[in-house]
Amino acid sequence: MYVTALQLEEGTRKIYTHLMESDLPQSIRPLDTATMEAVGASSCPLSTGPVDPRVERLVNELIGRVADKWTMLILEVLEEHGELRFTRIGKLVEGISQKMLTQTLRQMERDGLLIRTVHPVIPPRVEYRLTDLGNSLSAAFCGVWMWAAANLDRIEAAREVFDTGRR
Amino acid sequence: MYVTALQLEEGTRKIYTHLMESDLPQSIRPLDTATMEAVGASSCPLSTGPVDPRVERLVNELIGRVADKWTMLILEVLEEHGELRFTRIGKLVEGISQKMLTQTLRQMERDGLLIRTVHPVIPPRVEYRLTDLGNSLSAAFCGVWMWAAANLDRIEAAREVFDTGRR
DNA sequence: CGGTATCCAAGTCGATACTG
DNA sequence: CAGTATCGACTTGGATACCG
Repeated sequence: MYVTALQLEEGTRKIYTHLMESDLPQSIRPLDTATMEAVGASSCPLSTGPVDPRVERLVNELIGRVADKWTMLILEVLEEHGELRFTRIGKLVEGISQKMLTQTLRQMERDGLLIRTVHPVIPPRVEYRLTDLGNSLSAAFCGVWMWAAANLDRIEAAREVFDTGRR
Repeated sequence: MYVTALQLEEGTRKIYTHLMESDLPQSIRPLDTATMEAVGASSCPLSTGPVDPRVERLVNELIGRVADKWTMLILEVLEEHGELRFTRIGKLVEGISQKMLTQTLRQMERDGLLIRTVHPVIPPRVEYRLTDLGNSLSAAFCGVWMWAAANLDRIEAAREVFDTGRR
């Protein structure tokens, strides 16, 4: 059995993942069913059978988008730096073309992940900052990020075994 | 401040997410720094400042490879049903073409997410089942599913506002 | 049954040029 | 400064036909 506890604080975020329950101090234990209901927590859709097709569609859409590296990287720099201007984001997100920067920022704005503020001055000044929704998405993906970082070696090893067996 | 506790059990999985700390019972609190070190927990790379660009590149590649819609859907049906044959997966994952099924299964096998077992009989019988790595990935994505389910309405509302303002 | 191989349509993305 | 417009290379994925 595994227990994961995720702590979010203003500005920082920590995740404790894939620890054996026996490795944890007594003070950290899974919620029992009654507590779970009391605080309005819900089960993971992945393991409770059929999922609302709307949710499934959205998740797939979302994954398709965040899987694209630009959204993730923009989310990351905005989460780290707070409010940023167009060109600054372009410099911080290395390798992004102007087209993709514009396109990705628009999509993220449309989805309510960030706020775009246009200051009516010359030269134009446009600032971007994450909404609460954007910050919470970044938090939700934390687990995936951790998984990827933690299992990088295992995956590369698996690939090597696979490729060797093929040759 | 938000606290999330994730519990994983054999066969089922539950996630408690985005609860205000004040809504939680006293028994559930974030780990303190000492405990964190003691159990070898690590911080989320997203919030600990600059990440090694090589690691970042690899992680992005991993997420991009692992997070396309077919991988997620196959992961889901295998997690729910256990061991499955090729054609059965094709039926359970609605809309997938044979090409993409083959391609995705191969990639997942290469990455060590699933085991492919060929039974040398006629007609051929090939079975697929998730590895521990595959199961843990499905667990890691739990938070994203929860986020999408919880924020579906907010995103659709944001889109409507955005699109209306554009017209 | 469980695949490969091939073709083709649609989409993605970078580069470049231009604008208020 | 912060975009828009356009073009062309490249990638993706479905459909179809065939194979051990």
